[in-house]
Amino acid sequence: MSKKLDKRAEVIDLLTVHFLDTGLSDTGLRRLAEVAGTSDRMLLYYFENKDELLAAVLTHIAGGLSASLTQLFGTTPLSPDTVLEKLWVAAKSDAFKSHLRLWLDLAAHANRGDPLFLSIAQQISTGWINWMASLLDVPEANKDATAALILAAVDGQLVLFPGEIARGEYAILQLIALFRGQTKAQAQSGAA
Amino acid sequence: MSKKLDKRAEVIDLLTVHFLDTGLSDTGLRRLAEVAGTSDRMLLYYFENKDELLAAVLTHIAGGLSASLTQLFGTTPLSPDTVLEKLWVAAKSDAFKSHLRLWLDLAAHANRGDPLFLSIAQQISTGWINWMASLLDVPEANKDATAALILAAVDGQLVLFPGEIARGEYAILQLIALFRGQTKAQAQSGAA
DNA sequence: GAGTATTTGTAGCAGGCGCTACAGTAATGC
DNA sequence: GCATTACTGTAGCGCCTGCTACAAATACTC
Repeated sequence: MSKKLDKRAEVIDLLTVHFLDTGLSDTGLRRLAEVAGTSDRMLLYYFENKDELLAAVLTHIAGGLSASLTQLFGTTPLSPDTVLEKLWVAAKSDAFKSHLRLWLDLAAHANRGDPLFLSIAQQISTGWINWMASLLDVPEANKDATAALILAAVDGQLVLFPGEIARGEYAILQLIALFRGQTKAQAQSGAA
Repeated sequence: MSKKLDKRAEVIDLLTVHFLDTGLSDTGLRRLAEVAGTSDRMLLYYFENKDELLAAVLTHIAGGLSASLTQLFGTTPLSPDTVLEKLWVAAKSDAFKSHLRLWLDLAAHANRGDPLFLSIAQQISTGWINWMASLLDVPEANKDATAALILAAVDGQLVLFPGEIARGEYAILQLIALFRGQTKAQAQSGAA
């Protein structure tokens, strides 16, 4: 029984790489088996069916992502413009870009109604918003909204500039400027 | 020869509805034929192959969208907060939501590298940015960036809240507030 | 009305899909 | 050593995919 679970975990690791590389297309059982160095027959031995396999790999990826995000940003509160600036630098990196592309795939599937992907996508989204909200140094009432705005702005670039997210840079800079302008205005009204 | 073209146009119209309803899944030739009231054999008579069919329908949809956008917004320049407010109201409507969901589908396919969808998605994106940039009453240097920011913010809600875009409302309101704050600050510095 | 060009139906190919039945091997407990 | 359990290969099911060969029907030209 333990060999099965070990193999299962190993397969999940191997498929994690593959999913980040190629997204949610190219997920035929025979293809996944090839990538994982096994057979389709075995995949359906380790996992109950294809859906369970997908769910396992995707939640594993989500876990890894939130871990690396926490590592990257720490836990001390930051201003919105700083968070966005840092997030944008990350978003342009290859490792992160893979996650974003996969997330977009997921959102697209979820949006077309697939219940499996819907629940996973929602789970990841709320996790991400909560994480960012807790990181933001803004009034409690604005935390969720600011977090959602920052995340949406970055994700939106992916939709707007398929395959070359970096081209959305000017929009991100614009939002950073808006955040800074707001901070300044608040400081002035506070000083008055 | 003319009957063929007529039929082709009719098929495009029928499939437009279907694509807006169901996105880019459910696009098997036999299924599309059923929706269009014909046979798969005939679809491949009207269109060279499936790719050409998809391209034809998608560009037709894109054309219709930009027409209805122009109708909705007119051509007189508007401030960013007004544009975003109006766009958001539209985005929540059913008709528009269908377009957004389809666009998300398209972006996801494009992001995974499919050349067909990539070129169509890019074409639609730049068209949309250009249209909005020309509509914005902001300094020339900021037009594209502001347009991209507004569009990304709305699209981002679709990614962030799959299936229930309206839940991103607070983030949109936040951005509207930022735009208004900026306008006020500019007015003040202009008055000084 | 004969002859040509356009339009359509029938049937099927080669390949992929998720999944399973069955049989065999290998390891484990007693 | 024997029995039970865990593991894995082979083969194939039924269904779907985009697409095509072939032939029949229909429309159009002269």
